[in-house]
Amino acid sequence: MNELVYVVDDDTDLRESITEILSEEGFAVRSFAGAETALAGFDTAIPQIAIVDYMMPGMDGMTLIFMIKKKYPRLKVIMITAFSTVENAVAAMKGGADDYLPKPFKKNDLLTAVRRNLEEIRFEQEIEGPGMDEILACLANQIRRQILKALHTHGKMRFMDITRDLGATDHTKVNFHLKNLKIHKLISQDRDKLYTLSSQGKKMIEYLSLLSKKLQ
Amino acid sequence: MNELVYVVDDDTDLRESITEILSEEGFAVRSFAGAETALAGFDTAIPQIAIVDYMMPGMDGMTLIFMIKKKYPRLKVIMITAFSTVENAVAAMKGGADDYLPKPFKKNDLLTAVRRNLEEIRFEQEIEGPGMDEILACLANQIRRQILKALHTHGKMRFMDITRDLGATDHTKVNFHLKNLKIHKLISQDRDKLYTLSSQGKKMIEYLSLLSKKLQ
DNA sequence: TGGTTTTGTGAATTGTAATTCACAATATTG
DNA sequence: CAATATTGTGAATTACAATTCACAAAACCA
Repeated sequence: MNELVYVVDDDTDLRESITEILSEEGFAVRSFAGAETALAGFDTAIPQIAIVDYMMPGMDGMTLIFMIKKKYPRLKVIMITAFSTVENAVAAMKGGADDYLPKPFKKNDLLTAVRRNLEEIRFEQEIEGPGMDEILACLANQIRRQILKALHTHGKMRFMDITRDLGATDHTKVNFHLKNLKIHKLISQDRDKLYTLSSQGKKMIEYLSLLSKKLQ
Repeated sequence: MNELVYVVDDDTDLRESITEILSEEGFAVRSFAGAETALAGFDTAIPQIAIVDYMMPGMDGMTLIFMIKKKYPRLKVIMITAFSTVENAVAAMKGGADDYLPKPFKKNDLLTAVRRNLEEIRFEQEIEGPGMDEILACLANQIRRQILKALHTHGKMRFMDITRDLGATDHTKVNFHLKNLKIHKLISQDRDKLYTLSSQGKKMIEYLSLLSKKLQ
């Protein structure tokens, strides 16, 4: 369950040193002496982060990055290189590297870079996550928020109680939104047909309040 | 600008005592000896909270509540009564009271009740507020969230940089969403046409991250 | 039991958001 | 300067959300 990091460098000593540093910190590490074997590795396990040397015999680092990123765009690549110049760094970043570390680097520089990129991955997953769309779309509707609020204040409620509480004229309209909320698991219905907020729904209503406070 | 509280009770001493307690705490207070005069008061100023005695000569407290709530459903009513029983309390709440305070009550009981109901009002306004719809609808879209994220990580960005960052094939599509974000003031554009997160946008992105963590 | 309220479904319609397309003004660059 | 990339606009289309309508099973009640 640990984060998996690939290390791709033809320098065996450096490779082992990096592996040791990362392993110590609890990362799972697989190291490869060349781009080709690294690519082959993707068939068995896909890492969150790849640390790739710029210059390698055979396929070079930039080409490897290109191939990795094409298939796994969310994966973060840290490029390491002995011949570090501004232009080179810029080129690497343009070519798909997410970070850039000139050799030699300190243990801490490496760890910082790895952690920063892992954090970045988490962040991206969070705000891009597939569930987000639906949940937010579900909430982007006043009636549904009103339903949540009513359930929040009154606890368990029956269908028609909710309908009346909202002052809705058409019960099927309310039903539509109730169904929607149910699908997204923000509310639930027990055997007696009583509606209640789910734990997610409770959280949502807290955060809605938080949100509007933030937006003042 | 202070919160306005109505006190409706035929007992002059109690009325004055309540008025004093609330005034000390910074609330604006208007007191009425009867339901009829209280209703007349609504023509000049509408309170956030009404403290209503159960038993009064002329129109009784429950009837007053009914009439107030019919016209101002968001207004909170605290019922106070000397003849307090469970049934009575339940009936009062069913009849539209939002809170119920047996006489005699301590200064603190009163203040707590008032504050709790004010908090409730704020909460309701927050999650029903008109701006909420738009903001949430704006956020209920992956592309727009991706744009926010990109701006968050890269700071100022040009139009085509954003487009490429998202891997979008159609730049007009991105433009559409940029415009949308601009309208809702989550991003802004400076003289050099560079896009940046607005302060609201920054808050939003923090909030989104927070939200998704909580929804795990 | 028979009428009424509650709770619900599914199809048709309306309304709104999102996408695509055709086009263009404004930088930027060689 | 000419060519190209950038940054846009507005209309047409498409996709999807929301509402309304007609209908009905189940529960409730007198």
